[in-house]
Amino acid sequence: MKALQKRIGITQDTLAQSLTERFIFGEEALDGLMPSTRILAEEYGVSRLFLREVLAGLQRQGLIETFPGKGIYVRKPSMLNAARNVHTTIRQSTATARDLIEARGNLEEQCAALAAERATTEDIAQMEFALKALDDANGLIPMAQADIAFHSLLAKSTHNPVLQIMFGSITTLAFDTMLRSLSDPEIYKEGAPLHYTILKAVKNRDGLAARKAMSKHIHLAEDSYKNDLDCELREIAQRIVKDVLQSSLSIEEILSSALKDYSVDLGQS
Amino acid sequence: MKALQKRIGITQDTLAQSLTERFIFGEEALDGLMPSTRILAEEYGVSRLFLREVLAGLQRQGLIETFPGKGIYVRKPSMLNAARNVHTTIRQSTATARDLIEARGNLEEQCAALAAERATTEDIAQMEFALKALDDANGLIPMAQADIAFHSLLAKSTHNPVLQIMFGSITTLAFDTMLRSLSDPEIYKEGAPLHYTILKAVKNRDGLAARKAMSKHIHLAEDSYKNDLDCELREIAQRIVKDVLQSSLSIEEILSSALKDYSVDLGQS
DNA sequence: CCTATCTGACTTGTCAGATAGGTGTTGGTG
DNA sequence: CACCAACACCTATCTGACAAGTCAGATAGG
Repeated sequence: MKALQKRIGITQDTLAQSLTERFIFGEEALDGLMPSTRILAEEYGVSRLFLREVLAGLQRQGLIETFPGKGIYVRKPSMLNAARNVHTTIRQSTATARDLIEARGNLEEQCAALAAERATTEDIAQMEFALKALDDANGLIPMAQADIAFHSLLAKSTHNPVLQIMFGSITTLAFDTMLRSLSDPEIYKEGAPLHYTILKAVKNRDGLAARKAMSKHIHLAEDSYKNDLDCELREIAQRIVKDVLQSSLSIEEILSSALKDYSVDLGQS
Repeated sequence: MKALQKRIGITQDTLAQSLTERFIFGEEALDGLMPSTRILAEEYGVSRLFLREVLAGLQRQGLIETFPGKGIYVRKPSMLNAARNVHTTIRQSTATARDLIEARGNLEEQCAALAAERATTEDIAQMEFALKALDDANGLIPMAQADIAFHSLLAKSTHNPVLQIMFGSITTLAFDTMLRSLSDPEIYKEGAPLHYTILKAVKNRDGLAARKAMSKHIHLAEDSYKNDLDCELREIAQRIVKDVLQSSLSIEEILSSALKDYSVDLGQS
């Protein structure tokens, strides 16, 4: 009987929502440490196991982090968390490389234009650093890491969190396409100088030039795809995992370390 | 000892990834029914509880759905799932209404332009239906439902899954702003005809006109915000929940039912 | 008095076993 | 043939327990 009342009254979703509202958005999130599972379970009148499953959901969402022996901590927002679901949904859909490039092109053009208006000197210095690293990089993965870092820094330079998060949500997939573009030396030689054109336009506060250079850059990547342009992203993602990185590292980890190395904190500013 | 082996060998994340790769993307997802928890737990050499927590994570991610007495079913991709994490991340950030409108404007302009190129007669019929419903609607919520449906149908008409999912990922927040815009009768009277201007441009296959009309429409919404333009979205979201819907229904449910009513299946086409 | 160590009270992580309640099938009865 | 009851599955959840990590404070030794 008791169990029935609970199931009707408190579902996992409602509890998750309640906890989120309270500790993620509410005021009790300030110190970042949540009460222990025993206390929370008693407070909401559910068993510790039930609560644990809800917490597992929040953890998978990237909202909290648990440490054995210490407690449950509220996690700072990260756009890679936002990315995960979008990435999965896109991979489940019938989206092709063409679809991705089309969407990404428009978004990045806007980012470039706005970055030209708003980039700080520090933003520009970071982008210069990333481009230098891209020139010096050896190997496909370090190159792709520097490349994605530059584009992410451009998004960061808009100082618009929504744009940053939207860009972040397709970063993983964009990374896949970069691994592919960079593996073609001819395409790379043609596309690399455009990075500097973009940066120069940003320095000159010339939004239109930045937008145009970005447009050219993206559509160059489009050309490199050739026949695979209408290949579904799910296939490309699978192929990348098999061919490029036989390593134990996942795409997500490689990306995450790149963004950390180049100190891109999307969604935090 | 056994427990130790498990903890080292299989973490929740690796198991989640393995299950996703197998049942969401793999071939075993075809029928959509997963093996029972007992079988899966035995297969991976973990306890049922451990498996359940992983499944709770996948369920919260919207990848699976469990039915007591029936089993675990793979869920079709829905862009509202993709939306949840993005929505949460944006609400955690310092994003303001201005940031959202800026990002949304650019995205929707692209959608309008592409819809003009690609909308089918069925797409157009659906949009007409939504606009008619918007005219006839009584009350704030039905109006906002018809409004968001029209914009979603426009995104659907691009026939680009990536754009659809990107638009979907900010739908929840866009819905909040609509609830606000529609509550101002003056703004509504000025903005409503623009819907028809957009649709007309789509019918005429005039991408540029569609883009311009959408731009005007979005920036009109911008004006309606006035002082709240630099108000953080987290505050707006909280206010909406308190003021507009004291009801037990959540924003997510209202949105979801609207998209179902107007048969918007983003990310499925 | 200071420091190093150890104990105990926390924490999360995990498990086995039991019960409740839903769903669909199967076989027997009218 | 139709109906219905028993049964075999399923998920959902709880109880109670134990392992293992962490940290603060007490305690013993220098």
